[in-house]
Amino acid sequence: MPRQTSQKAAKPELLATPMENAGIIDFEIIELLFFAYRDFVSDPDQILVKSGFGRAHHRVVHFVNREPGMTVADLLETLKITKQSLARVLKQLIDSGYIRQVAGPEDRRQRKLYPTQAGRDLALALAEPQSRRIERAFGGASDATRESVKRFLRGMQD
Amino acid sequence: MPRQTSQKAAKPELLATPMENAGIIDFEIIELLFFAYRDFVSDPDQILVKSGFGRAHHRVVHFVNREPGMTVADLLETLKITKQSLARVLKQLIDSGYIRQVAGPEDRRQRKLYPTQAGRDLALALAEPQSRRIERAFGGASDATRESVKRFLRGMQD
DNA sequence: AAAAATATGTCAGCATTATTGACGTATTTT
DNA sequence: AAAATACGTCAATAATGCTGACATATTTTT
Repeated sequence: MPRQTSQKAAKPELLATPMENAGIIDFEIIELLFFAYRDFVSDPDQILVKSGFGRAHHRVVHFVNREPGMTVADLLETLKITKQSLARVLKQLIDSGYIRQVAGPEDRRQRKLYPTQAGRDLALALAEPQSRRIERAFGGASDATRESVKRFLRGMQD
Repeated sequence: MPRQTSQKAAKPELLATPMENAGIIDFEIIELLFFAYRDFVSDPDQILVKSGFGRAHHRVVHFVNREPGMTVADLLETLKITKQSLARVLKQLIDSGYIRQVAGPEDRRQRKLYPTQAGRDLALALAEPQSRRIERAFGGASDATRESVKRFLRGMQD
């Protein structure tokens, strides 16, 4: 008596049934998050190839614009990457004139980061299609619904 | 008369004000998505380093488990990566005994992909902490709220 | 049956983003 | 004066992605 009811059973331990864990694990949301994020970053990615930048540059230019005067340490903490990973992209953004460094007025060891006008423009251009996508995803949802989504996303963080 | 009201104005075009676009662009959700996804993938990442695999392996083993019998072409369409990018990780997963290939019964050019028991176990182990995180993020939300979140995430896709 | 199309595998080379660990300099704190 | 901190930099490496070309087996079209 075969242990598998499949038609072939060529190799004994092949699983032909979808993983569906009886509702214990929420595969649906796991996949929705994957697809949502995959397409969410695809918009800026397309813009960035034209400037020769990548996703890492996007993140840096975004957060520096959101919080001008943040330090290199702040940025490392926000992005959760290593100093060396940041160094390259930050240098390129500085060399290209999108970001400038200013020695901290109180602690001169710090390098406070500020966007130039070009940096601001770039950050806005990258955020625009993402924002349109978000608006489309809400599709006229109520403020309460929007709050629910935000609460969920906040809860996903460590 | 200086064009900027900042204290230093060392370099004229430094922007010291946070990018806040008067509500035209939804920076908050943009950032929430970044942070949520960053932490969402960190759980499986930690597990994967032990097996010597990475995020790409996770995606492959996940989708093959969710839809056993899917072809290589299906997987490329789902992941939206190139054949060569997939080839490496898929080969490693096959060599390590997590996934097996079976020639398509109707179209023998196809390679249908199936998880082994080890592959199923791995996919479940990776999904578990993500599922727990999702449950925590919902924090006892109603079914209606859960549906709103799903609708939002679905709407984020192309 | 021959030609074209398809599904997959593979080769070679390259880019981006990430890692670790070490070390140097300037500056601040102890 | 010594220790700690913030930052920059060097060297080496890994994971994941890309392009373009080409080979094989198989199926579909002509």
